[in-house]
Amino acid sequence: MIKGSEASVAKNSYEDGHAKRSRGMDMDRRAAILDSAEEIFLEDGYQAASMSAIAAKVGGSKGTLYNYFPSKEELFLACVSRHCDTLQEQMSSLITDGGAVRDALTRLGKRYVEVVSSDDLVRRFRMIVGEAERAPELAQSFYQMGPARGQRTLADYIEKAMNEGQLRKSDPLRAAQQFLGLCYNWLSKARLCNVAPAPDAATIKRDVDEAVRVFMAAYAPEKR
Amino acid sequence: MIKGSEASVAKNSYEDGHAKRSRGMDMDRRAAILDSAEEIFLEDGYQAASMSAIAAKVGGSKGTLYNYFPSKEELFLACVSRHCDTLQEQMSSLITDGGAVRDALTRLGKRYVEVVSSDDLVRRFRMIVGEAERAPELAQSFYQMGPARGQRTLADYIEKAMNEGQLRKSDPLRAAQQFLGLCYNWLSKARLCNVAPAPDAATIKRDVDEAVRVFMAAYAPEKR
Amino acid sequence: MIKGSEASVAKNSYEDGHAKRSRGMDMDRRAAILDSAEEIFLEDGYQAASMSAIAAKVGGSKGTLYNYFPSKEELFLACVSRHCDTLQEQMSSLITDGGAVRDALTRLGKRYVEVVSSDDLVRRFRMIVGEAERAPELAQSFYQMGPARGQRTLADYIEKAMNEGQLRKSDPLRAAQQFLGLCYNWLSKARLCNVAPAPDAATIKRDVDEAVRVFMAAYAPEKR
Amino acid sequence: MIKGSEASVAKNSYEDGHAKRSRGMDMDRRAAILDSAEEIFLEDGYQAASMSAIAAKVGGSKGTLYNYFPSKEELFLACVSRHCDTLQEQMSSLITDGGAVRDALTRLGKRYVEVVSSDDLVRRFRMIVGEAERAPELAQSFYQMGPARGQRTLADYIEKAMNEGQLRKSDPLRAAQQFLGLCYNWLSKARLCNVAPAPDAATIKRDVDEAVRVFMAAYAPEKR
DNA sequence: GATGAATGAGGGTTCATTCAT
DNA sequence: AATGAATGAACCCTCATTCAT
Repeated sequence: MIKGSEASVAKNSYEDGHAKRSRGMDMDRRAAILDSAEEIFLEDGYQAASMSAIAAKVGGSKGTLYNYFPSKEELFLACVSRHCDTLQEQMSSLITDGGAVRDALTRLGKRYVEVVSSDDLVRRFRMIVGEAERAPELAQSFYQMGPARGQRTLADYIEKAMNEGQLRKSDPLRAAQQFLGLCYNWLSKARLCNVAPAPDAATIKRDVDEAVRVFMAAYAPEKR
Repeated sequence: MIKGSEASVAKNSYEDGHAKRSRGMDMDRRAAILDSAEEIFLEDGYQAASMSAIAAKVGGSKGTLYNYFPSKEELFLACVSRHCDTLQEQMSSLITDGGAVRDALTRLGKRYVEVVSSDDLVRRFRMIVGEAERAPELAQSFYQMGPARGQRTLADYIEKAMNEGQLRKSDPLRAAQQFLGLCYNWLSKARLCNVAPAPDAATIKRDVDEAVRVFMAAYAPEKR
Repeated sequence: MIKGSEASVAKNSYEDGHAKRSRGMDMDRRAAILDSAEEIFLEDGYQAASMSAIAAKVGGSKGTLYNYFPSKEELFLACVSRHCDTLQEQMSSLITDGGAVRDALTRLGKRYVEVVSSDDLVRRFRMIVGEAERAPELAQSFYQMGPARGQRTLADYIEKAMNEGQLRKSDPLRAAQQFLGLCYNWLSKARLCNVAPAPDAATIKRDVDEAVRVFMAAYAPEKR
Repeated sequence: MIKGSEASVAKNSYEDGHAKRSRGMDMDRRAAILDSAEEIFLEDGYQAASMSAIAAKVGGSKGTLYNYFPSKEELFLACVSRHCDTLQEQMSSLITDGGAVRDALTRLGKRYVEVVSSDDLVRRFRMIVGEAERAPELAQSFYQMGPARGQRTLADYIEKAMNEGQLRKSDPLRAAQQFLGLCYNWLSKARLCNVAPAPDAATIKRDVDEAVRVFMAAYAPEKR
């Protein structure tokens, strides 16, 4: 059970260039450990994952693991923490420049669905959700870096479009949530439950096109 | 780790009236065990839950547990299986009778959000999702009984409304998915990540009203 | 390191006939475990003793050990606790009935030296002393049951003799301490340091006779 | 567990001026290591003390420790060995010059109790005794340097006094042991068991005065 | 000579499962 | 049918020791 996790996940204290944690600071080895650990955690879940298995996958000894991370829990946190940085980048890739609103939304929606329905992210989401009851702060960090950031990015764009008269004025955050819900909601649950595979490009296109259609029906500026 | 889970979850083999009677079949005791097990599983997760803790909560011995369920895994499956029956009922409560489409959708959307954002269901969802990688069939059963069934129920209604000319003709399942996505998508993730509490009635009303507005903008029959 | 040891050692909570500790209550097995544990603890000391070694000596599994005692520490406490009961009996054997004071003191002194210089007690004393810094309450219990009780028993006798005019009036406890110091002090340290073997009867007799001689020179009632 | 300890402790092989110089021989560093090690050993006991903790306290690395001492055990032996030299000095301070026997004994007794009941010595004694079963030669060295030497010093004085007619003729070593037993016996055990604090000057004075009184009653030369 | 990362055996402890009662 | 003591494998973690830098 992951208890305190007081350490903020977002602030990746381990990768401070100058912060010499008491032990283990070979950065390549550290990354290799994180890679292996991540894989094991994703496969088995936090609880079922064993430090022995991780050490075996790294090709080192258990003792070495503990030279780099003081406990299984901290290793897990470091894994999630590292991924959160990646998440941030992925979400930044949603930013879209000008053009017609329909096109921008379509492009953005497609990118969003691609990212969040990818096998990789879905497995990570499962892992986090599975521990969310015992490790709320961890899940919260993940949420802030991922879904929340995605929404905000989109909301910012929508707000601008509203101000420019390209969309009807309304609460931009709600509009963003609605758009994303139109794009991805049902698949989200199917993916989490391991029921559906990652959608192919055609499926994504259809879903997003339909989402844009519905969204624009409600938010297109009134004709006159 | 839950491995094969070949046993179909939906088909609750233990409750067959004519099942083997050589093993523990006191149905009250069985239910009591499931109650306790469910509570422990929800609290600790599948892996961290211990048969000892469950036995202690039931007030019986570990041996007795094994008289009713051949393994921890099967006990877990039985818990989820039993809950799926409940899910079925909850989803059935979504069925709505006539009236204006807007009202019907509003009523139905509110009920849907109430159910799926309840603490109880969210915790169960977390538990299932957490094991979905190792127990895919389990998660699949859950998905079928829950989200899939909810969508179908709504799709059926929408299809009828389309046929009656109350909604523009389109793919009714997609329309249902879109509507539910409008109602609940973002909260869904926040709830799973333990970031947001269960929404109160006012919040639900606002979200659903907005969902209905957007949905009707796209699906209201064309004026003429 | 033995930390709290809040549980009073003197009060042997485990041997309550009616107190069903949650686990392991076969009293014969329990005693066998304590026997083996005691042996290992005496040989290796608390820290170096391993639960594996104890389990091996009992002929059972480590798991079984933990069915009877919740931790290594509690097992150790139980060992010491059990011994304290024995100590109490041994100290009671010091009580001496009437007769000339010289004879009584001689008998008592011999018995005292026999007991406290025995290999068995010396090894136990070493074990306790070795942990006295980390487990003060344990050592305190031992002290109360052993040395303190021996002193008090003797002091009671001396007080009576003083009141009867057989010994010069003085502080009886101090007199008792002095007498015991005369009997055994130097050997005590040699034995603790594993320098001297247990004294034979002749040695004991000589030491105690000399002790009585010196003691009586100071405490014999004044002639007149 | 300290096994052979074949290396004599009394003969401090490391401080030989001409010893191997290939290994770490910076004497200041060596002393610093011994200081830190001693502190840790006293706090945690031999077994629980960790080389890491010692290295940390020295402020150096574990590797350096092993440059100065080939193993934890040898480091421990060196600690005790070094202290034995100190012991020797302390015991030498017991030597007393002329004056009345009563006064000399009183002075000497007080000094003796002060030294052997000091927190420092008691903790060391506990540590040694705790390992005496596994490291008999170590304890033996300690005994020779400490208690045995104290006795001999006193016995020498007593013998001289006997020869001078100031004390009744008798076995001087036994007389010395008796006197020390009168001074300190009971407190010794209480201190070892962590039951009593170091005695204050007043307590020491009373105990020693009483000891002298009893001793002189038996050993004062016969009046005539 | 000093370092500290790497090792791997072993520590105490837990737990799903079995089985004699 | 119910029990709960027994098992033993596996868990996370520690630590004395080694060795390349």
